[in-house]
Amino acid sequence: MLYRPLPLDFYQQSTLELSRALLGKLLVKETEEGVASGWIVETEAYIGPDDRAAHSFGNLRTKRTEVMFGPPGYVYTYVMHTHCLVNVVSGKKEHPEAVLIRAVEPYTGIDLMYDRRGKEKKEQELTNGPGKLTKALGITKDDYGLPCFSPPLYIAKGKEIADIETSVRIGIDNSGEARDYPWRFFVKGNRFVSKKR
DNA sequence: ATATAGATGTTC
DNA sequence: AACATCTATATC
Repeated sequence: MLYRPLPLDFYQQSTLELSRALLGKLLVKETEEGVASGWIVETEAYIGPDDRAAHSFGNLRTKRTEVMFGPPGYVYTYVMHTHCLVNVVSGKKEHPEAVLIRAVEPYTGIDLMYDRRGKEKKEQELTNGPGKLTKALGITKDDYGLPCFSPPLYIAKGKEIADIETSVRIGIDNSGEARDYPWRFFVKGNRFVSKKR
């Protein structure tokens, strides 16, 4: 284990607070190919059951959303159009909330990230989107339900972030009033933050 | 720089 | 059928 995972109590804060607190932290994935990690620079809060954009809206409890109903600090992965997206479960047990990690800044294992994403890419194309970073770090749907406190997938201490920007979330235009909630957080000026579509 | 189409897997 | 996306191509 290369880095020291953050303890359980880090995850015991409100989902909006956690979304901000995760900025600057180090997301680490260890595989047989090696270790890859990146600084988290963009997150989004999903606060079911009242958030139309959340998979757990209306307390919808299925095989897919089950992990969100458990305690905080576990990994919620799911597949979106061939891409895997990664979330950290937040909120108390039986409160289905999560934080989507939308972008990271590559730190260790950058060669490995190029191998996985394609050698000809610009560095910022490696991890500047939720589907891109999972591929770069080697995160898959098989990581569903893993704890964030121990290898192979965990979050470690990072740097202090001076300026946090807020905006509406991306890619949820069909979610009624929830579309306008300012629940996207990102590091101001960081070039690995995802672009609008 | 923006805009659009098409590919694609899983869920309900 | 819907979707918390990405890539390639076209055009300014």
